[in-house]
Amino acid sequence: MSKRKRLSESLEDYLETILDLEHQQKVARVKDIADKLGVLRGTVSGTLKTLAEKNLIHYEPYSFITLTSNGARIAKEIRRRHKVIKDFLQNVLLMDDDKADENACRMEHAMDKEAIDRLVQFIDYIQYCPRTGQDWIEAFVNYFTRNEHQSEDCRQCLEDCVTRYHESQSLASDR
Amino acid sequence: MSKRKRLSESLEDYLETILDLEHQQKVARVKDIADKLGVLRGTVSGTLKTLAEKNLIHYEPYSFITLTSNGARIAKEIRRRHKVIKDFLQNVLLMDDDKADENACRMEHAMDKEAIDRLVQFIDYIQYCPRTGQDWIEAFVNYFTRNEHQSEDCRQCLEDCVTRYHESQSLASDR
DNA sequence: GAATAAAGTTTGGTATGCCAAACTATTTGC
DNA sequence: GCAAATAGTTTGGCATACCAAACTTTATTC
Repeated sequence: MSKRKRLSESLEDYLETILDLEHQQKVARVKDIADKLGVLRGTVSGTLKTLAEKNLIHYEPYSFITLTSNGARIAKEIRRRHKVIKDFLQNVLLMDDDKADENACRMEHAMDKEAIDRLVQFIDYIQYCPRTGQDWIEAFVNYFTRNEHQSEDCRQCLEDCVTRYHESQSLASDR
Repeated sequence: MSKRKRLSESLEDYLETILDLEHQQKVARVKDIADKLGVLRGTVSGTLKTLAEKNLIHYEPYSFITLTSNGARIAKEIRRRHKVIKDFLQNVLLMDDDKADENACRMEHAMDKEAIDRLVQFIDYIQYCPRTGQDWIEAFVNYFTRNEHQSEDCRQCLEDCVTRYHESQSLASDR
């Protein structure tokens, strides 16, 4: 059905931006796309023709711009990648919001579906596994802010982890 | 000192390839670079001039090619990124060697130093923290190959983890 | 040490993706 | 409703990064 050929990073960015604008304000305009992507309006006009030729957007000169179903499918996949990567960088690696977003913007074009799917599962695993969970992630900050590490803290941390697990198990069996 | 401007992905790939060839066979030749990068020799000749202008390689027509100290510094940083990312994809996310390498080849140009540094620390943290470690990573495979999950397994897994921790602590205090 | 092969270079061409600026269409504000 | 402002388009040009093919230099082999 849809063309196999991988899109360039640039075209992927255009699709992602158009999807954003559709949701934000119902319709994507050349000026808004240009502003979001930091390029001139003339550049956008040219690129929109390319996207229309590839049947990724509906576009007539001076008309509003909307994604085709195929364009929307791709745009949503890129957006999903962006979200997954940013979530990992921000909430697991504990990077700043801005830095996480900048890196995600580039990484979203570099990681394939398999890598993203595996990353999703890994983030789930951290949350789900009784040995890790949110408090384990939060303790990561201790690891890279301090140089030395207290083994007494580790003993306590592990004990708390076990306690919480037993509590959650008895809660589950109460129902 | 060295130019601030970020290199293109292509130029980064050339530097990385030249570093590889220097180690593999002492000297990088146009043909070898072309073969490794999958481009024609003519393309390589042109790009080498660009790299020489940027003082990243030593290059005279028909001569052998070597990295300058600045070129080597950059090439090693790219190689480091590649290794870190591949290690994460292969040994934490448990992807195939080939798939991990393909993704790492692209991601190495997308992640900045801060993201890589944080990823290194995170991988260390997994290995170092008594709640995780190698067996925890290995158990991840159970998470994405099965659909359902046995909570009895989790109880046992957590117990084993605690036992191992106490063993390692008493070993440490024996010394 | 010439003929041949292999490696390296050069030139002209293509595609992408951008800018600058002239131009056209549409929207707005009076 | 018309002038001015805004939005959109078109054209020509630039930089990157590649290929194809003619060409030159270096290496190999007899």
